[in-house]
Amino acid sequence: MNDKPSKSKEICSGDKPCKIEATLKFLGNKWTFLIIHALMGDRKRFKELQYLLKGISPKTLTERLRNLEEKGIVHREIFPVIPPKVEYSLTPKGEELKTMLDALNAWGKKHLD
Amino acid sequence: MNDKPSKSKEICSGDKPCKIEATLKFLGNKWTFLIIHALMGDRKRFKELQYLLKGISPKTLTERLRNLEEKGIVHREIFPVIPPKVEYSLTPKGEELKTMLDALNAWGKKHLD
DNA sequence: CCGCATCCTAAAGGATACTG
DNA sequence: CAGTATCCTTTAGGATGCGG
Repeated sequence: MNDKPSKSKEICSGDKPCKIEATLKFLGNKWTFLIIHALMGDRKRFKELQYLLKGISPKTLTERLRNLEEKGIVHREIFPVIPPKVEYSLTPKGEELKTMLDALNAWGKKHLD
Repeated sequence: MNDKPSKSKEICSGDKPCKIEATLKFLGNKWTFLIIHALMGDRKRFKELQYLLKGISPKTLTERLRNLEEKGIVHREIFPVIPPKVEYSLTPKGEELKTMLDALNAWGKKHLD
């Protein structure tokens, strides 16, 4: 009789389960969003990313990039030339995070400094 | 002569500086977004939050809430009764993060599991 | 140029017991 | 109930040097 007793364990009310926690867990650390952001629009080389993300260490950058690659958000293309050349770009799945980054940016523009 | 030489240090092209980095720094850790999310819609008591954010330790919860309060995102109201009662709610500034959380949720629903 | 290996630090967060 | 206090574990991330 519709007595589903307010399972307040669920934060999101709605038909589908809330994915916020899962999503944050999926890509939620300091650099991840920034890397995705840096790749919005055009592909970039390792060195460029290192430059754009001022101060990120190569170790961390590699780590994050590999992680994002595994998850199908970033595509890595290797050019077998000397000196080595590798380009990173977003997959469609990655591009779709733009909405969210825009929202974040909009909020920041309105409320920060 | 319009020779502003592609200051590719800036990731965001646009009139205003990009606020993504600043915003993430402002509220970027694991629990912050989840707490804000939990407060969307209605005010909640400490215990409720602890329950909704399964497994968060009281220390961490207090820490995060105080931090969000300082930043004007969360409002804390104390009822001088026994036993103690404290309610947390979002300020308008906090509510405006809904757009971003929705985008995050939408992405998750589409791409996760 | 790309990026791995190694070592190291800082900071977030967890567990638990206790107080007003 | 709403925290505070204490201690401890984990992990993100930095620095740097070497290798393909």
